[in-house]
Amino acid sequence: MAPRSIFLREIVQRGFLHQCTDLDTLDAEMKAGRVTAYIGFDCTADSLHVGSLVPIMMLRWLQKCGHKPIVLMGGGTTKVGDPSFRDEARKLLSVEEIASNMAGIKQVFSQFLTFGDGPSDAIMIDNAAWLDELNYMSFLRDYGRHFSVNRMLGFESVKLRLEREQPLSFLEFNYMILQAYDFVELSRRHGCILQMGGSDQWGNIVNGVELGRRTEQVNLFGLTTPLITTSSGAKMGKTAAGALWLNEDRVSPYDYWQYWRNTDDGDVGRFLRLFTELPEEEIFRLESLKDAEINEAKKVLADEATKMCHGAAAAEAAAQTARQTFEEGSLGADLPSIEIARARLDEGVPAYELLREAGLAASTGEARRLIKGGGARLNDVPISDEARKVGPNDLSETGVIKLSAGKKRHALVRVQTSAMT
RNA sequence: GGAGGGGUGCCCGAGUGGUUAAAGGGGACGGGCUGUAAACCCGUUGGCUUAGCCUACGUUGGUUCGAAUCCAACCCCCUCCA
Repeated sequence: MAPRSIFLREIVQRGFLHQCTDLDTLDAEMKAGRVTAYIGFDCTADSLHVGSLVPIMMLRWLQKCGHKPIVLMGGGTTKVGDPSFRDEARKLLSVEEIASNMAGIKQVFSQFLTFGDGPSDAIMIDNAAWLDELNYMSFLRDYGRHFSVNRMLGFESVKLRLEREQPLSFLEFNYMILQAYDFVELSRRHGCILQMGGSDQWGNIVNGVELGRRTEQVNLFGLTTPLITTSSGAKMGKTAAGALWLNEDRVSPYDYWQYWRNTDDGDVGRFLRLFTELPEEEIFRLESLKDAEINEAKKVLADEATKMCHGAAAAEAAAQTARQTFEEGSLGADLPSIEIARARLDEGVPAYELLREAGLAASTGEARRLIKGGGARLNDVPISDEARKVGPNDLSETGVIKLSAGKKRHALVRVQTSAMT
């Protein structure tokens, strides 16, 4: 039967639900009152990328529906490393790296959730708070006895490793026990009864639910989201430069906007449901647009997603730059830009050098190839001569030079405003 | 500790003395077609002061006119044995 609580109804309709340990009872709990739920995040990088956006949206919906979200930072578990569905161990991170990663991730969350002391305000907790001081002997006796190695070996999440006969260290093997313990600890400390996560976390989550029942006689719930891939089967979030990070200093709002703008046709409806908070009727209308009109839907998707991550002003600026660049053939202020010293420009700078400096090519060799292949443009005119030099004459009336690599990647070059001292 | 197998470019993977910056595939980038989509076709894919030079096949030495390819030592991984 269809869920009756607002939260579950919403996430089911939007396509967030993959598996749940006991949907009906959880539904009743959520209908009856405020539920505290958590999702754990690794501290393996100093930012989160779109892969984490689905869990983040879950927490947002949770908060929006009046429940209480907990963001659990894996300051402790990251010291161990989650082996789930990985074919080899991660390199161990130092305590310092973990701490600085955590700081970066915290910054991301402040965009998406409201933190505070109110009943449905989000809170952030670091599991190092209890994991760091576990006493090995008593932990083994109190909790270790509830885990069956036979069963742990049967989990899908470690099968990959075992089948490929890759080593699974005892350290990593402890990960699922620690995550299970986190859940129990959160239920004790904060009355948390629900753990959510990606489908790859199912095994870890179920372990927590069971550990809660065995040690505390509490009824805990687990719920997972599907792994989101693009319709062409690829994992989401790859850009020319690498992963699509949520931090502004790693991926600019403009690039973020562009990523969503370039969504595959077949993904538009699904992504609108997952990554925006637009109402169903509106999404239905947008995804029904045909042929070139679906571009309108993609713009809405880009606007909404960027707004959520970087704020309304940044989203509008990105949209405007895209409009100017792609629709009006003019220059957008938000395009990546670099500055060049007047004297250098007067002498003439090889185009390949500028392409590299503007970040449109990773090396001058790559820039040269780009020119040879006909993909490089200077002020929208293809550069035909590999040795082409760029000089003052290439400046537009407004004093900028536009460089392009392909049809989508553009950058601006400005003359340095001489810092006279 | 013993025996055997293996470490190649972003990834996978061929290559057992020269014409190998190194087959093939994937990915990525560019061009064409389009709708800043997909699919498809074509091209490119170590660096640089680019008709040349430099660096590269786990590391360090050695043999050779010449090594990713042969030898030695070392490091790391896997399998079996102890």
